[in-house]
Amino acid sequence: MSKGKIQDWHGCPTRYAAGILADKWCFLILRDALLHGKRTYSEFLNSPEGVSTNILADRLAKLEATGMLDRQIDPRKASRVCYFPTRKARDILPALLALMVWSTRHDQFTDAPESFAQAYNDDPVATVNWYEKEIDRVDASIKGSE
Amino acid sequence: MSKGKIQDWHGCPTRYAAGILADKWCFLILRDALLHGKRTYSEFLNSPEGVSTNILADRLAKLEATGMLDRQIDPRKASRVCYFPTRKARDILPALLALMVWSTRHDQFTDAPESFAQAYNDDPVATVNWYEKEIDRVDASIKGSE
DNA sequence: GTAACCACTTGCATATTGCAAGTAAAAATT
DNA sequence: AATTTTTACTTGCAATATGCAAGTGGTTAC
Repeated sequence: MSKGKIQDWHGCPTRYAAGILADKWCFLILRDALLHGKRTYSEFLNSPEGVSTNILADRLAKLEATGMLDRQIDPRKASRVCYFPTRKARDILPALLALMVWSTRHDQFTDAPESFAQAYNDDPVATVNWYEKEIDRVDASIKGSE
Repeated sequence: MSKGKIQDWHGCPTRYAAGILADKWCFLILRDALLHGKRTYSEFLNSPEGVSTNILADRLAKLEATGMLDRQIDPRKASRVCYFPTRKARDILPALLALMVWSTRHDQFTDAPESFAQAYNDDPVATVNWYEKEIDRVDASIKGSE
């Protein structure tokens, strides 16, 4: 179980988003789940930012409690756990991609190619759909072999 | 001066955004500056979330250091300080509004009217421009009377 | 049957936060 | 001119959260 209380800031839309997303580790876990196809505890743990094990467990529990991740035993291997991004989590893709466009503009050392921002600005819906399909593919490849 | 180190996570665009935005108080200060026309220390302090004075001072310093806010003595009253949102801060408006749309969809107790999400989805550029003009008006009304 | 894998939990030192009180400069009031 | 008020902070300290290292308990591979 999670140590700290879950931020439950309803009402104001910015505050509600802040309650769920304005945490460094939650933010990066969602990046890994939505953009990099990560699903298991050890995949999240191996991200280059180096989260520690207790914090990762805490944040996964929080993201599950706020309805962003769906925790399930891996059907292929019962000692493994998968955290699938929910519809609610997928729905932040437009905002997440918009933030990434912002970063490519304002971080002079950004890794993102110029083409990324251009593609998103040209057709944001198509870009979101591309990521959604990637998520579908990853999830199907896990759940399919039930 | 700020106690903690400034997060300086360049490279990955999500991580860069997280380094600046993934903090509850920074997030809410930017909301107040970009959406509610707040500029002074005491205006930010009086937000309903109730930030404490030392944290507010720390976050204002961080947002200044990361180029999000421009600290200036109020030309109308030298005992007062104004924090103006920079171009870099204004540029997160599309992402911020997209997050708010997400909140109106997923927070069942949201304060935002249905029309907000609809207006943003119909014409995001026009919505961003509307907020930009509001910011211009506030800043001009302070700087104009120099 | 044993070793390795995987998802955590626990204990403890350190860092951050929140609260209350205090300070210092400028502005308004008397 | 002296005093009070406004404004933007700073300081000290208790409570909370984080980060690290080590440990635990099922599952799976060999």
